[in-house]
Amino acid sequence: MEQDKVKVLLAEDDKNLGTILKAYLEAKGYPTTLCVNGQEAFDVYNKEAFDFCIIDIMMPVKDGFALTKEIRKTNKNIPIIFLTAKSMQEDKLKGFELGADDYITKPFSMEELLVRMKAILRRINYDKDDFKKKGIFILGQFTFDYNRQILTLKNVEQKLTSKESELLKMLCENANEVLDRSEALNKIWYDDSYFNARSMDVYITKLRKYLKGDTNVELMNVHGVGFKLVVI
Amino acid sequence: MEQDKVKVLLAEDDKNLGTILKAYLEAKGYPTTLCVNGQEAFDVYNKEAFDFCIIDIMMPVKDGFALTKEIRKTNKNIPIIFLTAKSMQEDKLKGFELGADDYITKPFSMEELLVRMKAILRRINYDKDDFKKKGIFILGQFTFDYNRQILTLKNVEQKLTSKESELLKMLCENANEVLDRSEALNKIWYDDSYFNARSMDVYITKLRKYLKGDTNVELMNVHGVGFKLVVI
DNA sequence: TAATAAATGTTAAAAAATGTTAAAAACCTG
DNA sequence: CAGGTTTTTAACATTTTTTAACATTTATTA
Repeated sequence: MEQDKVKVLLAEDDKNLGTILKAYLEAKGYPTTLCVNGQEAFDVYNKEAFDFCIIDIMMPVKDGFALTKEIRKTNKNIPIIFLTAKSMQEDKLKGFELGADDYITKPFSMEELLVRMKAILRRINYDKDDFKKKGIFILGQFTFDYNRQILTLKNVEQKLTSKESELLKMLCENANEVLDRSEALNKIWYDDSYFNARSMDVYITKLRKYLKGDTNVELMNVHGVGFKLVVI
Repeated sequence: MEQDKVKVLLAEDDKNLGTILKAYLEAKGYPTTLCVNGQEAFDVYNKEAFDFCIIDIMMPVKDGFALTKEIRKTNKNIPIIFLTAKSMQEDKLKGFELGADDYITKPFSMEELLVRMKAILRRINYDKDDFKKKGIFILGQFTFDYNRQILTLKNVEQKLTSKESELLKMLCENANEVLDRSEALNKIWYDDSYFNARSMDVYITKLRKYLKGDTNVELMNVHGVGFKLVVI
């Protein structure tokens, strides 16, 4: 989700339970829209953007399974937890077949619902975080996001070109060590030649300009060998 | 994981149940190593590479919680399902706190265990290949159905043309990696020529327009090489 | 150490690649 | 073949990379 808050669509025909759940979830920081049947839920779903569905199976007008099928037609990814009084086995299996993430039988504690939600959200975000972490380098006051090719200093973003990013990444990976000139040339320019070396020098100058906002970061030359990104 | 098979570490002191479960899981295509206590499981875990843990909580020598703590020290990502006879609430909460993905109380059906495993694996994207086979790609908030040539964002469907779909598919298949310009041209335009490259650029612009609804999806150029679909 | 060669620093211009829009051409489909 | 859709071509804008030119620093050696 783009924003920080996870917006929940709650489809539950038991108004009592529904209201309590909504209040609980909102108290926990999840804005929740309560719908009392599947049709209403589907209409709401088509109007607003949600990040999570909690769906009761037994509902009038359109039951939870039917609702889920509709949702899954256009969204294979949104997390769905089924709630149900039934603990019948086939039902459970059917729920998972439709792409549910969890299936909770009533009565359940609200705490349990919450931790199960969190477990799913953690899963969803883990790979993301992992991917992000791999591409993000902290350089003194700077943050360099290799994947987005953005160098940030005090919320000022500087877009970098591909070559600038590739070079800065290699320098970061060898921070406070010498990055061999020929190594960088071979990896980024695919050829260690005189003219490419001169091109690389031009890029070093560019990076130095970008990095001059923090005196604790310095891009030094090691004569005859390569460059060293010194970060104090 | 690198290989196709999901390798399961099963820690269960009830030998009867353990043996049956192992046999069942293996029949379903999950190579399983059975350990009868937490210590043994931890030793095995440190020797082999696993993709999934199923852990009984009540075990001699080292219980399931202690085992999980050890595993989580070095691996925050591996999916863990707890099995237990206890259905005590605090226990459940504790299990999820340790980063469990699910918590199943005995007695349970093996089918249910299996579908719950699958639900987790699907989330992790272990099922990516499965989606791919079906031609469905998840791109941040978008769902792209290659066969139907439809790109969906929050239940808004955008029909794509054949060329748009072909190109987006190749980009998806190389998500977060560089898609070589010439590769795409040869596969989609059957000829890597200047004019086709210009045509491709026009399509890149079109795709960027479609994809601008989610800021976590970005279609970047890698100068002189190709394009990269970055999905965070 | 002074002279020389080699490497690097920096800037600006040139060349190449890409971004974008709109019109033209090709392709369908009834 | 009319009318719509898709793809390509053309035109112009912008960005990225390379090359050239000249300045400065570092290393070598007579």
